[in-house]
Amino acid sequence: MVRAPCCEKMGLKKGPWTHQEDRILIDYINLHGHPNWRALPKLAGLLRCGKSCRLRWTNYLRPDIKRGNFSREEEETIIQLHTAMGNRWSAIAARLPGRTDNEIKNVWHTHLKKRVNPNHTTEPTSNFEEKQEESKEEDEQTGARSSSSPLETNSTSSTDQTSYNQIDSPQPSCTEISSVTTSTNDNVYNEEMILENFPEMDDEFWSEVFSGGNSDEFPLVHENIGQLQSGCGQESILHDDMDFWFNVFTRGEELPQI
DNA sequence: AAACAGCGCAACCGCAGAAGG
DNA sequence: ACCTTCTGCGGTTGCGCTGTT
Repeated sequence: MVRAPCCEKMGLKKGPWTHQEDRILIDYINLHGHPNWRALPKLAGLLRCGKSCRLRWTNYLRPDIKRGNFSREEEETIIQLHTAMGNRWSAIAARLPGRTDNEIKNVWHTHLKKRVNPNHTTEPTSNFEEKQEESKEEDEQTGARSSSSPLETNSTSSTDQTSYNQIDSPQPSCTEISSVTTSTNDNVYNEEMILENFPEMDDEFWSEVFSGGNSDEFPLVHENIGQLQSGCGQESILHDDMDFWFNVFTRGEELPQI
């Protein structure tokens, strides 16, 4: 089967997502859904491939994602399901509401595999296993390690996921931006926070967007914003957002360089 | 205090199947 | 029936963080 590489197009951004990109993606999907992932980044004004957008959404930005440590019950469920189904992570994830296949896969490879099949581990000593178990249990009690990131400590707990995006992006450069609170319903976020942290914006990304060179490729940025502002019933919800981004887009070049 | 090693997780890659023309 | 495009899935990698020496 002949298939063009997903991101063959030069200039598409790879690597960790910025909060701004997250924001754009969330807002776009809230408004338009995601009928066509391939077209989505262009329409939304993102320099990402559709695949990357889909992955980011399904694994991180989706409103129903439950983040934080896996409970004992969840781990047991994963073990049982894996025994029954094998590496069918998506099928397993389907039975664990709020958990993604990627997350489950990671947990399996980092914790559960060792527990289920200790011989599989490369760690030679049983002490290691004990340590793992100990630290794990400790984690469950204290919410340590995986939830010890400054981002997640800031959110309440993994289980009382408020609603939508606690955008607790793990990206190290953004760790201080942990208080972005939005919800599906009000879709309000802390604009001040964004402004405060604006210097962290990927300058290259935006300069590419605004540069004449890409104006042909992303002519829709302004246009879309305009549409969003005018064409949607819930515009009041997003109005501030859109105003803000419109300003960003239109005044981007005026922004101070850090 | 610095260097090193291991761990955890987000993101990427490539393949396969589904859908549409 | 065939071809092309899109989406979803599973495997793998890269890198930051944490603990240890």
